[in-house]
Amino acid sequence: MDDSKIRNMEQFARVSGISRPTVSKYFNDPSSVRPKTRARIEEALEQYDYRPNIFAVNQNRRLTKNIGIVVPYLADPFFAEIARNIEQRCMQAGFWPTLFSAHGDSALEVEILDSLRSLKPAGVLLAPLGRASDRAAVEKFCDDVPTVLFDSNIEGVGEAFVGSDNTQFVKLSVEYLCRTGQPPCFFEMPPVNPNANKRRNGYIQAMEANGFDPQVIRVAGEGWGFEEVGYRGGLDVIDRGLLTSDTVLCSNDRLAIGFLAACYERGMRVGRDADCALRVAGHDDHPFSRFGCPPLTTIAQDYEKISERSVEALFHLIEGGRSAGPRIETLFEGKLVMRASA
Amino acid sequence: MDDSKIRNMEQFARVSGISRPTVSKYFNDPSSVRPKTRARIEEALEQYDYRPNIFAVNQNRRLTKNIGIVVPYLADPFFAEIARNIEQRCMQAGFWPTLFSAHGDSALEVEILDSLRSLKPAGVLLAPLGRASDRAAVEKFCDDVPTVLFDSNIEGVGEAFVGSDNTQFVKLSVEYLCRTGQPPCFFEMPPVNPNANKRRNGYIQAMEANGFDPQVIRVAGEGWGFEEVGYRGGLDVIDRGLLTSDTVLCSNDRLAIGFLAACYERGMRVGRDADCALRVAGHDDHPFSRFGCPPLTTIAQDYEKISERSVEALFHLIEGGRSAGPRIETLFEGKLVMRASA
DNA sequence: TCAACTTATTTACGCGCGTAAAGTTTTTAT
DNA sequence: ATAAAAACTTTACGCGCGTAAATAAGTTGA
Repeated sequence: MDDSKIRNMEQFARVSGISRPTVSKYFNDPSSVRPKTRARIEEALEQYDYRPNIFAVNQNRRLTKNIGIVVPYLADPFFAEIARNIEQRCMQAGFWPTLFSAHGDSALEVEILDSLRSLKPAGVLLAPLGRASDRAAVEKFCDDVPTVLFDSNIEGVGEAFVGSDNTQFVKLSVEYLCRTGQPPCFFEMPPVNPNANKRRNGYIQAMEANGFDPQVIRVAGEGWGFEEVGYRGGLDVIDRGLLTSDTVLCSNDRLAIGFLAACYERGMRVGRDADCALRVAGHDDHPFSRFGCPPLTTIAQDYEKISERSVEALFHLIEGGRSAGPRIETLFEGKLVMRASA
Repeated sequence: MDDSKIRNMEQFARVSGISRPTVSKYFNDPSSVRPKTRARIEEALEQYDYRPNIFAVNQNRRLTKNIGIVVPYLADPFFAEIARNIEQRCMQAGFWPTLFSAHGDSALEVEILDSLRSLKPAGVLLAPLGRASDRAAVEKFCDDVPTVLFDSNIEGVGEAFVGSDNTQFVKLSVEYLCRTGQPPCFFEMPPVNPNANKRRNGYIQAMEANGFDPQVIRVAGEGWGFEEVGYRGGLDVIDRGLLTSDTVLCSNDRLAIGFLAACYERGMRVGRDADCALRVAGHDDHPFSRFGCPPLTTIAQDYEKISERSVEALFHLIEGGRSAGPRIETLFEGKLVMRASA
């Protein structure tokens, strides 16, 4: 290992006995050089462990190998998980993913998109804040940079969207709950994104389709501290006797976890058993839902498929040079996960 | 806004009426040019909105303005929160933070450090995996790049360490629990890092100091799915009657949340009330601990101070050119957060 | 074996900016 | 007002690599 001497591609080309342009070609695509040549380079690579200067590379390429991943709120393990998944897929494909979180702040989201621009990314995977997003800014960004939206849709923005079929989610949960007990009321907060709206509307549809009267309970609350909102709102509706059913379907699991905490505090036992006062269900199959008290019945998002499809869509976009035709929306169905809470 | 014309600093310098070297100087430090000059540049900046090419800048600077932030497991909201905190402080100071997660995998941790090296970062804030970390690799990295360790210490590695005084944490919790009921047994899993060891040892010390017999219950389990370990281990120790006290002090909150789920499943009511079978407490004041059933009594880490001090230490290191003297370890004390669980 | 390809080499330029040196202008201090 | 100091301009080079064009060498197939 005579390393620490090689300072640039010039020197590395010399010690490997190959010309610099060919070495450069190799690093852009190892399979683009003759096997014999490739072997010589890789041999030298083991001896000297040289790596091209990433800044020089990125400066000269018209398109970098960077991929931006933007999520609205990283302290939500759902996004952490899906980001991890996406990250790994990008790395495997030889890209350089960089993760950003808007931390629930739309100004920061815009800032991130601005920074991202100067990274000249080959593409971006963006889960927008949703309602709070600066639509114009996001739209303009998507015009400049190949972008796939995921999780939360913005109509017409980005080259593709990958997410869940929220209407189906709620249909599934409503039907299950109606089949097994009292028809549920729907517990929500002011919607942060279109998903929340689709869930509420889906609830209303599904209830009517089953011949029941929909009951939407909206509690006050802002931001991304959903558990807190669910907890406070839960206490409030319980204390004021606002629950119109003994079955509560929450818009999402985080809200449900907060609601469960409220139930616990008020001594209302939750579950399917005879001695239980309430049934509670949510949507998403959040990483922590399994450890709720009781474990939360929910509709599971397909993390794997969403991340897989998002990355696929982006790669397709990158290769296809953007002319990949019309905007495609891919929605995955959820699966019922029956646990003790409902 | 005649933007979209300016393609480099040369052109921007021309339209602003200032020479390029001076403009360059401005971007490196706006206060390094005469106020009048600065005003002219900033005036042009508003009209043309030009930004220096980040790759060209980083290529030519010996030290970039990049800062790497590495955490062991981003799906843990504790790390998500502290990363957010650190990120913002770095940005405010004009640096370019990039967040990485080892996702509990030591091979990935090493990979990250390797990638980080080629980013030529001005400094790195590293929360190591702990016991699983490749000590040699981390040590070598710290030799090359100014690094501040946080959360989990590796003796002698890095220029500084910032974390919590885990011994004090446990002393606090043990004393509280002893004062208010039965002395606790200690519920832990195989330690992933030195913090876990310090907590167990701290527990033993504190119990002995109070004249009680320490009882450590270690359950099997690996990886960073602590809730799962706590849940399974909890079921196991409950079913086998291994609990030596009606008060269970968990090594950390995530473990405790899993344990609470096990208690719930076994119908053991947790809390301080007369009808409760168990008291349970944890450490960290994890973001979700407030929403446990019951809400978890715990010792709160000082997120703010840890991130503040870590960043301070790193900046001091960056400015001081590394010769900042001996390795400093800063430990912050925790505060008792009394909730319903104990 | 020899032409027709394919792949590698040589040479050269450019990317956008940091930075040094020498000369010029402006500011500060006495 | 004047000398000294500070800030700016001009000129020029280098960073490490992508990439193009012309040329040379190697490979393939009939």
